[in-house]
Amino acid sequence: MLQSTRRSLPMSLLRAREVVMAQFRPILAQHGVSEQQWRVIRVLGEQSPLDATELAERASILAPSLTRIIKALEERKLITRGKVDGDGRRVMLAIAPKGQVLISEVAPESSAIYDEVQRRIGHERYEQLLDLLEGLIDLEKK
Amino acid sequence: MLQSTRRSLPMSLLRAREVVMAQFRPILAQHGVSEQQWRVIRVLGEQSPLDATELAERASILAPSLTRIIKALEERKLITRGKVDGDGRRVMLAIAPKGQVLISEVAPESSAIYDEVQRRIGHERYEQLLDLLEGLIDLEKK
DNA sequence: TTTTGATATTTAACATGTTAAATAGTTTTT
DNA sequence: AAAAACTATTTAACATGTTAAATATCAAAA
Repeated sequence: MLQSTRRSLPMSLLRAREVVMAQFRPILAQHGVSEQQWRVIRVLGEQSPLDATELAERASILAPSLTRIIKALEERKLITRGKVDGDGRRVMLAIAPKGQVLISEVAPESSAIYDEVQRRIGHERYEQLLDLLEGLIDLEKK
Repeated sequence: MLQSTRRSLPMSLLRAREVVMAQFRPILAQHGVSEQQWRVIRVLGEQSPLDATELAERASILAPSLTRIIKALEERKLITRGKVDGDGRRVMLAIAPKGQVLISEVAPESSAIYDEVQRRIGHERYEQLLDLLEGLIDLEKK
């Protein structure tokens, strides 16, 4: 039998994400970046430079989308794009000064929201949820 | 401080969903429906008719997307679309015979996948995960 | 070395997500 | 009843998701 749409895992994951992102989106909009652009910037803020494949993997963005996002962010000088010597296929991306500034502006507001969500759901349950999700994600690799 | 992108709730929710849907997508593709089209069909399979607003809510699809999806599904005669007498604004959607057939074809394969995921993650953890997600979703309403 | 095969990125085409605005119909106010 | 406010759906515009194919480059095999 089909599961009820109410207690379907993919749908619950979708809705849960929607609830969290709804808190978040207005802040990103204020700073003129989409959710996906922000993911790219954040990943590069953690580690630069990264080649496109690594970046796509870490930001959970498919290659074709990444191509477009890179173009937009590079035009705004939020990231930089360079070639790898020794491998003409690959592209190296790095956070740019303007990107660093953006991160430092968004970071406090971002943290406040995460803290609020965590507080409302409960510290322990929050960690438990992350653990369970991690377990689900790891199924892919086995 | 910014959270690590590895242990970020929105990203974990996104990745977890991706892992589950990766199992699922090939089956839907075989039957020529997208993930979102399948959600619409499934919801209408549970209850028909529904007006567009209710349907959008239950399938977690935004109104503009639903408009396009309805058009596509109606053309393929998987669903039917009718007007409400007494309120000329609203549109009523219902599952069509072809849609029922599709559901009965996809259902067993769908169940098999859910069972497999549930088995691999563990029954108890699976239920626990759904409960935690539900708790997160309910934050919206408070 | 030339061919073959594999890899990284981009392009293409179409569906959906997202926000804002338009349209049409309904309800409430005055 | 006419105007104003509200509601349901659609349209518009642009970004992203998704799959397949095209390009360009590198690596391995013959």
